[in-house]
Amino acid sequence: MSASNVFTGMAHTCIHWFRKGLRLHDNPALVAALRDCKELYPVFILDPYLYNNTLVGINRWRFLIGCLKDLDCSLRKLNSRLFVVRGKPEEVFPKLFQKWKVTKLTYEYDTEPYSLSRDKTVTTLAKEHGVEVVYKISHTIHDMDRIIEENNGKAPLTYNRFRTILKTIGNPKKPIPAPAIEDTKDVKTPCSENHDKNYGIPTLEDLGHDTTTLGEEKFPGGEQEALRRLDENMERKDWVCKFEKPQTSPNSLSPSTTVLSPYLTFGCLSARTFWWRVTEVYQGKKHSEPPVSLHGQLLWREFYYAAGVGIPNFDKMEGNPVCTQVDWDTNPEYLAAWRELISWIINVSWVLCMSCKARTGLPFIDAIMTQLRQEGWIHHLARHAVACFLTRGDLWINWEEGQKVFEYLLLDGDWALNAGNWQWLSASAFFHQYFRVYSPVALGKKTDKNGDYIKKYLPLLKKFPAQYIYEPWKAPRSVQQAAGCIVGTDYPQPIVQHEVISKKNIQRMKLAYAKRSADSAESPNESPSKKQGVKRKAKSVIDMLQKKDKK
DNA sequence: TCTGTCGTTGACTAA
DNA sequence: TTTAGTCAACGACAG
Repeated sequence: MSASNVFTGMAHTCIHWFRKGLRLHDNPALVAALRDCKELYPVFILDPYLYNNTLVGINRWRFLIGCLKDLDCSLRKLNSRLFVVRGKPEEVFPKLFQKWKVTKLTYEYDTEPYSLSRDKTVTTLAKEHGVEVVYKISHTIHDMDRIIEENNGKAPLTYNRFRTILKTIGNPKKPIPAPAIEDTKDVKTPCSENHDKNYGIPTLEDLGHDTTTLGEEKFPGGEQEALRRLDENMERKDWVCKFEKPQTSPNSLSPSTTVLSPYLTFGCLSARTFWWRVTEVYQGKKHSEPPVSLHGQLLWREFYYAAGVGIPNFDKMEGNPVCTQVDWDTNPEYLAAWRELISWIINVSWVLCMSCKARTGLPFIDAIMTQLRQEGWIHHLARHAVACFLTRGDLWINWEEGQKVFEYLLLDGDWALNAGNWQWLSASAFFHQYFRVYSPVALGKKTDKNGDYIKKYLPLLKKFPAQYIYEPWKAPRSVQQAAGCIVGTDYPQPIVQHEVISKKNIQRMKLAYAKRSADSAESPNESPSKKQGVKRKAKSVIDMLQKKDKK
């Protein structure tokens, strides 16, 4: 290791590879990079596998660019710069290793399947080039591999089980401070005059985006903004102590939660820093507890990360052992209506279409999808509403389709959380009470009787009286005329009758579950302890249903 | 092996 | 306005 360098007076030429973890605070891999370092190259790679216009929507691009600009700004204060490189990491690194005579590579550990295989390839390449590799865990609060090990090699499938495992692991580590200028006084970052041309941060236009229709930037990316938002939220001590997620509103006009999630996703904010700041606020005070508290929210993130590590094909239905196999419909029209609504363009003027793209004919759902598209963030319960609606509740479309849309549009689109929550909401895994269905009408009314949220995001409905705002098709013709919006012409009829279709879908879920039990009886669990014992006659689906009916 | 309890956030109705 | 019961009945976990 670096011992030889110490004795010979040699110091490292090091690349710190930023991927997530776009911050200086609580960044142990960056600190490791600065140890025995004479030259530091902070690098971000625009990997086309992760960052392309099919996967990443314009708002998420804008957020990323904000993060990179902020990072470059912070690095300048340490007399360094960020190097943005385009290309596949396995092609980029060998060139950089040679060009800069690199001896050490540091990065933050990333547990996503693509990241693991990418990092394995890059590590092999590094070794071939005589480059030492150092990585540190700091994207999650805990070590996911350790959690799975403590749970006998499997991901915990319930939150309680997950918390039990955490008790054996103990408190999270304390975050470490950002490197200061003293830490980099012997470190140089060689920059040419052409730095911005060769390694600059791209603009949205560079990436081929039309920015003329871009909305206000409500949540600018970057570590400084993340820390500012954290401070701002932690100042509300009473609110922090009383925070209970289910009590927050999905349809308030300004967010009822912290909106720190995008900053956690990109690693502008360290989850450990967040955790310990909340702990400080709790000190000596009565406070809410997981799963509903702010700590609880951070633990949900860890829960899904562990699931993403321990469960194969976690982002798919097929080949995913915890996911109930459901005979979802293929219905491009329904999907388009939920997502953005191509089929309604014919009937509606372009101006109206531009201002309100989603068109299921259910204002609460359409308003949420409009907010998602415009702002890149929606409240967790709003996600529940539209996710349940797309899948088991109403449209009976595979959750993987929703997963793709969320990944594209959400600033906090996070692989493990996205996959896990879609399975939860579709009652495919983790949550199994499929007969509990959200009403696209009733849910929103609980916290917004007047429908102000709907009026904000679907202005063409703004003149409807509160009585009909959630169900405009029920309004008498005269009311529709007075509101200047005729249902079926200006705004669509609901694409489904929720009361009818949701009951039908519950029965379809019941069948999927029965088939699941029958299948697991046919091919019992893989675990050796369960393989032993008397073989039982496999039950058919029909047997299962008959048994259930008799009850 | 079986059984009881529990599960971040349902909707609806009646009191 | 808030709370409890009903609807129908799931899987994971712990004992």
